[in-house]
Amino acid sequence: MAKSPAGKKPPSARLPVADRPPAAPARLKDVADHAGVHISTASRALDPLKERRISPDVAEKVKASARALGYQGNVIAASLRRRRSHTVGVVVPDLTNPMFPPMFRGIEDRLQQIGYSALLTNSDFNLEREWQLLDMFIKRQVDGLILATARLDDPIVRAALERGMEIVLMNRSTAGTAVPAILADEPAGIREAFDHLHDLGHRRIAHIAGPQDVSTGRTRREAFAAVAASHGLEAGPRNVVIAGQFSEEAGRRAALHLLESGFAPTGIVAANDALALGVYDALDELNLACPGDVSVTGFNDMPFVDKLKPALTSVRIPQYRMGYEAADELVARLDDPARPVARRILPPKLIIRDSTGPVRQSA
DNA sequence: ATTCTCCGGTCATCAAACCC
DNA sequence: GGGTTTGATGACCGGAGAAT
Repeated sequence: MAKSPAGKKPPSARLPVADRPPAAPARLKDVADHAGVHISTASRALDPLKERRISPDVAEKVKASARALGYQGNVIAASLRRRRSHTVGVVVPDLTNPMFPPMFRGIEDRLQQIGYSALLTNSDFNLEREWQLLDMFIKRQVDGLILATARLDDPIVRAALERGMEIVLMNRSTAGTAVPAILADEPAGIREAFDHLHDLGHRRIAHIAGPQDVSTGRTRREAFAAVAASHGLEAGPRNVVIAGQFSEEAGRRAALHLLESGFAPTGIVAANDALALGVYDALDELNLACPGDVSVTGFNDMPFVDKLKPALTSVRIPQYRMGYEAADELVARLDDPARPVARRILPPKLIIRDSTGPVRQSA
């Protein structure tokens, strides 16, 4: 494939540079001309990483010209050459879940430090939608992905990895494949919630588990079983009910099923706050008091659960920090793709409020 | 149908100018 | 002589649209 010889340049059919409209945004060339330096020099002077190689006088002159012309730079053009879009795609399963805004703030704050921005999207728990989003992110040439949607076996994650995309999982992990992830120490969180109920005298403790095809649902259920066993208590079909989704409605149905069975729990460990809300609904319907008849704990401590009646006792996970660390890990991987796959585990903390109380003596 | 040009900026590289 | 700064050049990125 020989290159055609360079040579004649036919007159451009497009708008000649000299005829650019006066309002057209300043280009680097304009800044260079204004400062009386070469475009290469202007480029170096405005690049923080290369500024050292330019004399202070010249650098200041170029910067002054950039200010005078209102030069903003052209990120698209730079991305084209550098093959970096300086953009990161973020997918969360449910934007209406108040847990995610703090996470996104953390992501934004970390990315902003290196001049990156994030595209936030919502999958609505829908696999087809996730394929569309992956497609869109590929077309937009994002430099990496932060996913809060991972399933234990996730075709999206596999497809993205096969394309060589940099991914960091947030809040959820996959089984098998090693993928960088930022997670809460869920077993520790479940143990705190269980022990709290146990300390209050509860012995008939049940678990509303989340979907078992995602790590948060599976891990928390397994942790519940382990803690129950360590106390010599049961964790079987009678007191562990699996909700199909992490939603209030799924929690309500699971709780009704549980409360109308023979187990008659005095304490319920819900696998997340949305499920705990559903437990509240079920208790209302059955005219049971919380915490008088049944104590309830949630997980995630999402914003506003302290405003519920009764205020929800919940396992707090550091949401902002989780987002911040996810972005931080992604940034590190963009710098060094050969970096070993890391999992960062963040400590949870039980926040005790009004939804848990001593077991009723007659119970 | 294929090739070329263009957009704006970056990069690598070499050459020239300058200073100590 | 040797190091630093600046200029010059051409390739390049991806896709649209013009030219051939």
